[in-house]
Amino acid sequence: MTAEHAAGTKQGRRGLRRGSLTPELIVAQSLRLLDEEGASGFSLPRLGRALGADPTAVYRHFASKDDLVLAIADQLIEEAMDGLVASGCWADTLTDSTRRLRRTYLAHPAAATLSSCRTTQRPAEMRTVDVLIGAVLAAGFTGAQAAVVYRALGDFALSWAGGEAAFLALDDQQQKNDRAAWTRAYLAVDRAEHPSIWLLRADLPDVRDDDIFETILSLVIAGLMQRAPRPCRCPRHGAAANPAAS
Amino acid sequence: MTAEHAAGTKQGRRGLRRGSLTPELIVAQSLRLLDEEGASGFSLPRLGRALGADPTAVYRHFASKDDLVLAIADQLIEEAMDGLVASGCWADTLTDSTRRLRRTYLAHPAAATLSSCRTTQRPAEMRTVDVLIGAVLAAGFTGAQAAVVYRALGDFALSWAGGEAAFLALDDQQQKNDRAAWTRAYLAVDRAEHPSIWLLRADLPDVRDDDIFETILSLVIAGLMQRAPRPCRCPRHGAAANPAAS
DNA sequence: AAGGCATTGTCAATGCTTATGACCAAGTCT
DNA sequence: AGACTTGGTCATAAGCATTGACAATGCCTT
Repeated sequence: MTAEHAAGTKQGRRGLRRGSLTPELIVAQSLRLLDEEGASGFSLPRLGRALGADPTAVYRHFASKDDLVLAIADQLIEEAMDGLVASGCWADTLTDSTRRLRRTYLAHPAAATLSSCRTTQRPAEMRTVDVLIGAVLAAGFTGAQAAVVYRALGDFALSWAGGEAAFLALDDQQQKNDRAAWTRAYLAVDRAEHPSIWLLRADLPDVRDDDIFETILSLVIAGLMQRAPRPCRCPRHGAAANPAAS
Repeated sequence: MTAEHAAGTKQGRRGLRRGSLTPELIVAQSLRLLDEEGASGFSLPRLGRALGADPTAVYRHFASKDDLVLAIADQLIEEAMDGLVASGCWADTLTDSTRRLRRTYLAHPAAATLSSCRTTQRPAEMRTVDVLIGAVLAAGFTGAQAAVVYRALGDFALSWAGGEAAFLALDDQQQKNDRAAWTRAYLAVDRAEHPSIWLLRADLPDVRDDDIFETILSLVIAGLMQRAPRPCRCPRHGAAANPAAS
């Protein structure tokens, strides 16, 4: 009834059975560990122990910690972009995929921080890239200009989501400190020295992360809409000039 | 310049003289170490040795490694925004400060990676925030909306520059791999499976980082210009509708 | 000028990390 | 059946962040 009977039958003498550990299991447990303990609690010994195995067991399946991180990165993209398809409106496609990436990254901040600047070059990533480029082409960009615009949009999504995730992956203490800055430090600012901050001192603490994201996203899409050779004609964007923020 | 002769004269017996280490010196040497060895080569023991001191000497001036990181972050902002003043055109002010931050972060990628998501709440940061908010107010935004727009622009600059820096801070090997993806993997893509990538396969490898940045920056500014209650009237932006890319 | 004392550099040690090589049991292939 | 491979464990190395004890140094008071 103790530890070993769960794994199997009699071989209680030494740890795990033979086929107990698989790459998929290890990646899944890594995500769980990262979500619960944060990046600082994610070490290979702890991961091994969390799997009920030896602290060094993971090295049998991944050559190094970095190797494991790449597998985790791929898993995140898979999770974010599962079922993504191009919409009829290219602006919706771009908006949707950016929101998807952000949602997944915010759900796994520590894991996202480890992987946001890595390129995995695996199926999930390729599929996403193809959809994004498709949207850029649908907007009427071509050739070298289309390539630059795609990179700009893709890197924007990655760096923004990565940045937000990096903040959420900080210690609770550091996070509290930083958030408090918007109230404590800026609220008490000197009017003569920082007049502009002073004007907004009451508004700054109430800004919500979701609103910040939707604002920058809409700015990017609006800029794109304006420069696109073939603007979107769908109901929502067709005539719209200025629905302002939110 | 490291060891004992710089410090002075005879006391060779035991390490350094009394006033040898100052926070400024330590931060400067940290930057040098980060630039030359990368983030993985930046440890407090190494830093102490690089200063010609005991591996634990730094703890006399900074409570923890995190404390030191915050000081480094502040130094970077200082360096980036030194001499920044609001221009007559708010769009120029926003463009200029974003470019400044990026330039400094790219010059110190490893240091930037450590500090891009931290808030230091120190003079240099406050001054920058005040200038940025000033530009947003000049654009005609007010109250809560101005606060959101400022946060969107500020976080955009930080996360973008941080993202580019994070990539440059990777091992040379990992960096080569990732860059090669744009040629090797995408050039050989299957036409039927990823038709959009296939169309741009020849253009993707030639995209330059500077162009990507200027593209996303101009998209953001263009979107802002369109939504701003008080668009910029300066010569460059006044009538301009669509100067296209670059 | 002599004494007190906080500062700051050094030393020794703890408990954590990534990672390697030796060992050994359990399946697998011939 | 016997040899080989695979995968889990053990022992161990080297490096890191951090702490506490110790000692020299230079300032500040008297």
